[in-house]
Amino acid sequence: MKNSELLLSIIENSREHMTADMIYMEAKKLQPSIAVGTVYRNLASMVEQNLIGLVSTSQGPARYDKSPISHPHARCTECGRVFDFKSDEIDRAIKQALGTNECFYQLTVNYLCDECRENNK
Amino acid sequence: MKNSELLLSIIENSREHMTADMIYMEAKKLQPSIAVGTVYRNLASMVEQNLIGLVSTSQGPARYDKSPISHPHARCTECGRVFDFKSDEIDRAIKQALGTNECFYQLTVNYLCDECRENNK
DNA sequence: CAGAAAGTGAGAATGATTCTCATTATCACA
DNA sequence: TGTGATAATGAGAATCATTCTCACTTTCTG
Repeated sequence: MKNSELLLSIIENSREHMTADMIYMEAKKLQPSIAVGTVYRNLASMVEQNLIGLVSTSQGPARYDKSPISHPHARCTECGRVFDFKSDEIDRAIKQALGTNECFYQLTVNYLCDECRENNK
Repeated sequence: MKNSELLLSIIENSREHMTADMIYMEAKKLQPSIAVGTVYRNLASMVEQNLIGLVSTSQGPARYDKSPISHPHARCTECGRVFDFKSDEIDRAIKQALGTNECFYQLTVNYLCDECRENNK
């Protein structure tokens, strides 16, 4: 299996939005000789080719998304994890404001995830 | 003048969304002994206190905004500059989706600014 | 098969940001 | 006004994520 396929399959099978490092660690399990540089190189190219999405927030490293289509995300201010945040209204408003369906945007709202809210009690 | 005041005034008088480094360079003109660490420290504290806004994009360093209120931004894919992007619909949609007026979000759309579009011809 | 082109691993280099720590300024109040 | 407590600072080292370099494979193409 080629590195690019391995990396893509890791992202496509991921349930969370993984950082480059998380993807690297995962890839190493199946391909122990893989280098970080290769991970970043392939991730960049996959983002470029629109095979995956890039989610960057104001805190911490970038995250990679199995969906290449821009959509809102929510980031937990406590644990830093990033989740999908479904909102057709927002999506519609952005596309309308930009006057196109083919737009790239990064929308991340800050919140406290259920798990962290529980733990804080 | 205290460093914190100097930095705040630089941001409040800025027309563009400055990076920490731009702010540092500017501050040095009036306070040549100021250190980068001091700039970052004060910026972080001002963001914390909601005196200014933080705008981070998927490319390049963070930018600081004189307005602490979350609002959409547009980033030129060519020159990297960040501009305000006014859209009441988007703002309304986000607040509605989150069910609160007090929300922190980062929305950056990618586009090509007028100047760069001209230069590309 | 040969030679060109693309992909890779290793690790150095970079850029942005944070941290450490000794020093300095500011403050509260005796 | 002096004194100790607290906060802020400058300098530069340290960190973290990411990119770059380059010698070396691997893969394509004819």
